[in-house]
Order: sequence, then C-alpha cells, then structure tokens
Amino acid sequence: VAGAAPSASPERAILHVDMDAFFASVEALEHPELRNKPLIVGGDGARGVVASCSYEARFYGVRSAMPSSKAKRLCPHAVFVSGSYGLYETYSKRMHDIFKDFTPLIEGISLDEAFLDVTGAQRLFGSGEQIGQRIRERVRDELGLTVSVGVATTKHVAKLASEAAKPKASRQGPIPGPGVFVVTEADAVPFLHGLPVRALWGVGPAAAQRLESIGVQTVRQLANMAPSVIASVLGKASAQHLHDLAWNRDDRDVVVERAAKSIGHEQTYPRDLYDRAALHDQLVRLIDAVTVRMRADQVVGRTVQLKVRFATFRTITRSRSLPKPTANSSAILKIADDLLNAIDIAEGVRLLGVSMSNLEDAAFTEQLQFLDGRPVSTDLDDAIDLIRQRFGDGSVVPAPLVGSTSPGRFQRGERQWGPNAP
DNA sequence: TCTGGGGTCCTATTCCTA
DNA sequence: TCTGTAGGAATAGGACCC
Repeated sequence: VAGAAPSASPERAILHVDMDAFFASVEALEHPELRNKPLIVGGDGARGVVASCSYEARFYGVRSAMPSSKAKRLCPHAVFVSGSYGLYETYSKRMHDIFKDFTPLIEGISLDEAFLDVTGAQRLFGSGEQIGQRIRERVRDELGLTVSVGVATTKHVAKLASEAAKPKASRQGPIPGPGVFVVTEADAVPFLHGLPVRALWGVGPAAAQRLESIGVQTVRQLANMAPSVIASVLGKASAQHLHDLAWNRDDRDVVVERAAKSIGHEQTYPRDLYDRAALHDQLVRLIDAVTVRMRADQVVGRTVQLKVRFATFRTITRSRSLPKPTANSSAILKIADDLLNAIDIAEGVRLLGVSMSNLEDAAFTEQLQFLDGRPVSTDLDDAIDLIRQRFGDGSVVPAPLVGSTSPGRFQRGERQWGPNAP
C-alpha cells in the first residue's frame, strides 16, 4: 500500500548453542559415581588423547586434544573413561529435537554444537536472548545437561559469544557463567576488538604466529591493518576473510544440510608397523569400513587418498583419481595398494588412513567399467551388506582378517581417541 | 614430551592440453 | 614440427575446526 509504513523486520538473530564439557557431562550423567570428579574422556593408552574433560579436570590444566600421558601427569587422580560415541549421538539427537521446536534452520557443527537462525522465530517465541534462555532451560530439564548460548547477528560473533557465556573451571567444578551472552549489532565491533586474534575462528597457532610477526596480537590491530599487509603473511584469501571478520562482516548463512565432500577412516596403531603384508591387511579393513559408509550414503567417489604417518610423525598423502567414480572395495583396494607399494616404509608406520573424495550421488553415476567394457560388479559388496544386516557386523569379514587379532569390522567412532594398548 | 579421528578449506606445484 | 604459454585439473601438504 502506497504510503504505508514498512513493518519493522526483526533484526537477524543467530544462536550458537554449545554443550558444556559434553562427553564428560554425559558420562557423569550416566555414571553418578563419576560426578563432581576430575573426569577425562579419551584414549587411555600411550598414544591416546583427551576428547573431553570435566571442569574439575580443567582446573588442573587438562584440555581436549592433549596427549593422555600429559593429562595424567597434570591430574594423576583423574578418572579415565574411553567413551561411547553412540551414547553421545543419542543425546545430540535429543538436543536437536529441542532446537526443532524453535526453528527448522539448524546447522550442526558437531555432536555438541550447532548454529540456529531464529530471525523468523522471534515473533512467535520472543527475542534471540529469550529463545536462548528457553533452549537452555529445556536442555537442562529434559536432558540434565547444561549448554551455553551465544546470540548475535552473525555466525562468528554468535560463536564467540557462546564462549563468553561458558562456565569457568575451579577445583570444585564449574563456576556458572552467564549461560546466554548477547552481542547486539552495535556492540559487535567493540566486542570483537577487545579479543586476541587467536579467538577468531580460523586463526590457529600458525596464523597467530605469522600475525605476531607483523605486530598483530589483537582483533583491533588486525582490523586497523591494511588487508594487503595481512596478505603478505597469510595469503590473499584468508587475509581478506579475517579482516572482514574483524569488522563483523560475515554474511554466511546457517546451512541446514550439506553433502559430505569426503569419507575416510584412519587409525593409529599401538605399535609401529614395518611389515607390508600387515599394512595390506589394514588397508583391507579401512577400505571395507569406508565403502560400507559410502554405500549406506549412496555415494560413489573418484579420488582415493592414502595417508601414512611414520614413526617420526612425518605424515604424507598420496592420491590417485579413477576415470569413473566407484564404491567398490576391490577397485579401491587395488589403487590403495599401488599407492602404498610406492612408499618406503622403512621408518615404520604409525598411522594408516584411506579416504575417498570427489563424491557423487551413486544414482546418477555411470558404472565403473573394466577396459573391455564389462561393468565392475558391486554384487559382492551388496551381498556382504545384506548378510551383515541379517547376521551382524562380524558375520562376514575380509579374508585377510580371519583369525587375525584385528577386529573384523571397523566401527565409526571405534577407538576414536587412540589405541588403548600401552 | 608427544602428539586421535573425523572432516573442510587453501595454497603451491606439477602436469597436461589447447 | 618445435617452442612458448596460459589455464585447468590433479596432486601434495598444511592449517584449522570439533
């Protein structure tokens, strides 16, 4: 209507919801005897790392991704739990079910964190802050867990805001934080400029050190630096990106579902491997696990990547692309074997990994063919999938693994935090 | 004092082809 | 037929995230 006042559209509201000490909190919930103790979820073995830890453990300096051996030194009386991926998945799903009551625009970042676009939900449920409070209450009441919520007009400030909402560690456990932390559009730049560059999403140890070399330690200094100067140490793309973030220029949307770009598995062994036959058997195992997932997701892949970490921790990758994409175990194994055979393994192999990329929808893909034109059959893989469905994962295993000490089937999330053996 | 496993994205180099 | 070159794809490595 001419002359009518435009209805005030609500300000963009992005929530970042982050579970507090997720894995450790779930374990404490399921095992009451572990409550209020320094608790570490992760790999117990010599090559394990910390996946998550309670606030009581954090007080001693224990952090996620830290080698377990170091964590034990810092906090010798901590209880170690190896963790159960499936359990965390269940809790994560229940959390998402709560989110769905407020908005369909949910972008899961990991099991324990997600972005929610609640711009359009504000008329119905109140401001972003109010929605954040309600989500917190419901997760607490229905799941028995605490989450921290950041509210802002952009994704990356929402992410930083949830960090500001989090509890602090003490000997007695978490000291509650604000729980919900709001950064308005007007406050965003001052909020950002008070932070160290390391706080920005995408600035890790390497970038922080490079920025330091041109005298940049804070987001404010980064913001006031010419992008061309930043580019001299970080490259053009990330320089422009970080400079934009420093001024709260972030127009990235909450993306509900994105297709995976690669599927892979890797494993660190309790002892380094020096034997080609043993490595071949491990390839069989890894590829079996990868292709099972590919077929379950109905995708095929064109590029095979092999990853080898040597005893010295030197890591290399070798890849080769097929003329046509596939999810066929033997076709992939052939390539992976070729790649492996071209590598000198005298140093000893600590980790082996296989991943498939250049993924395509299996339904729209022409079948991989042999040179004479016959299609490479996936009948065998399909039959194996069926038998496992009916009789269990252990009912059929690749021949090289029969009678070996390795478990036949490689499970997603299995020994995710390192080998358990000493 | 030793560094997991799942990924994504970016950059530099190499190789191929027009 | 040889040479130079521009651009794209493939490859390798590394940084970063949870």
